[in-house]
Amino acid sequence: MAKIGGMSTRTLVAPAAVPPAKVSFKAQMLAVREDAIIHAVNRLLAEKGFDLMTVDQVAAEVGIAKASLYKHFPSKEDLAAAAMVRVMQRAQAFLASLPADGRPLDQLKAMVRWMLTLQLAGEMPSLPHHNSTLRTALVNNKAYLDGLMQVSDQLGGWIEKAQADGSLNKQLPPVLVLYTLYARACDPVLEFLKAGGQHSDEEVIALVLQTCFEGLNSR
Amino acid sequence: MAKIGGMSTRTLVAPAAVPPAKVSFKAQMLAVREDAIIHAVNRLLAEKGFDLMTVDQVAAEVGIAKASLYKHFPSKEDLAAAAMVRVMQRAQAFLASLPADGRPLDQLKAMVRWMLTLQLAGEMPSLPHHNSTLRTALVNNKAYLDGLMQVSDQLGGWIEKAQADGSLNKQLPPVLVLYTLYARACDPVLEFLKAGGQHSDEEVIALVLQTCFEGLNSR
DNA sequence: GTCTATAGACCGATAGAC
DNA sequence: GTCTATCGGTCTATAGAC
Repeated sequence: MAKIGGMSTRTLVAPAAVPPAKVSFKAQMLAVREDAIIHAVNRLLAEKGFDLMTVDQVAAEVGIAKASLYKHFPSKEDLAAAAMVRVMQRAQAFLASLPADGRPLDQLKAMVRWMLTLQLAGEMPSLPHHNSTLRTALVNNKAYLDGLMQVSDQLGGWIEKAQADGSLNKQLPPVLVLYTLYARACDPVLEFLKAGGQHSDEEVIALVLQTCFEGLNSR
Repeated sequence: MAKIGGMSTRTLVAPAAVPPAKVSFKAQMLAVREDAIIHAVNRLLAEKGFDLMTVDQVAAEVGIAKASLYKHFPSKEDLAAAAMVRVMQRAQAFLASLPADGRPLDQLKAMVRWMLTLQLAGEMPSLPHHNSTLRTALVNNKAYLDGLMQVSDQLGGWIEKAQADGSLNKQLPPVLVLYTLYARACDPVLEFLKAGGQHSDEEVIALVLQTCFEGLNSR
């Protein structure tokens, strides 16, 4: 929330004649550091998950003192929430970058491919679905919920269009399709397949994409 | 391994004329309590996962002192491992109960259905895939590995047969199919769909089974 | 000289172990 | 029922910018 305020201030000030150079410098320092913190949290969250990630590890990875972390974020939950918000922003940016005239099914596939790529890159935060404190923190985080909602609306629209044009199975409830796509973001198959060492990242993604949309049966 | 020995012993003794009553009684007491412990661990593991499950909760659920737990299992990891071994035994028992003359694809579907049912019943232990201590405990547990291996062999055989008879996509690496089936055991789609309250358990299972084998695309 | 941010010690609670 | 380790969170003394 403070982040959003700071960003919009800088955005508004930038095009002007740069009168208050001093305040902007300090703010930039803070923003850069917050960026580094969120990046570290994102990575650790993807590597070890929320429970096994310690605040000390975050501080060590960023290279700052733990107390300095608490100048930016009031709790471990807020750290994780900030990382989730960042991921949502990246997702929204990716969706916005897709050609608007693409076939709905292709848009959905592109989104799943993006999630799989993120996961293989070790940048998909894994939220152990059992954690009350983190869950409540996320539920109370407007920025996260708004992002999730917007992404879901976008995907939901494509799902309905794809069912209408006959490329997606009309029998399936749209919400089932949505959940099934989201589930690819934490699909353990990726990790297993990668550990096997028999396939390149690109092959792994192609295989999982295929099983997701085509299923296991032969056609 | 000790557990398997114990079970087979009891199984063998039961139909006989019960000659050694005394030693069997004490052993039965221990076995019954161990059974209750494993059942509680299994349930808690499914409900909260390994990290959020505390040994005190296990003791409370069983209704015994925490110290008594450590008479049976040397550590929290061993508790979880015992529960996993039990699940593998149940899986093996289920596989053995399937008609031997079924179509390979039907056998695979039956197994997935069993895993989905177990998960919906809150009896599928969820192993947060990020946990080194639990991972090493399982890797070093022969009973677990043996069970996992035997189940995988069984499923692997059916996969190859199903690909040979044309019911499963021949293009997919068998190991991808195996992992994809295993992944249904911890599929978050089940939980989401159930939380939506729009579908009965049986419908949820049918839907997930369909997306797994038929995919999302229309045919 | 003042003021902020940092580093690192420190505290309290929790949970595993015995 | 006690002991100890770990971890989230806080406090204080210091260094450096202005």
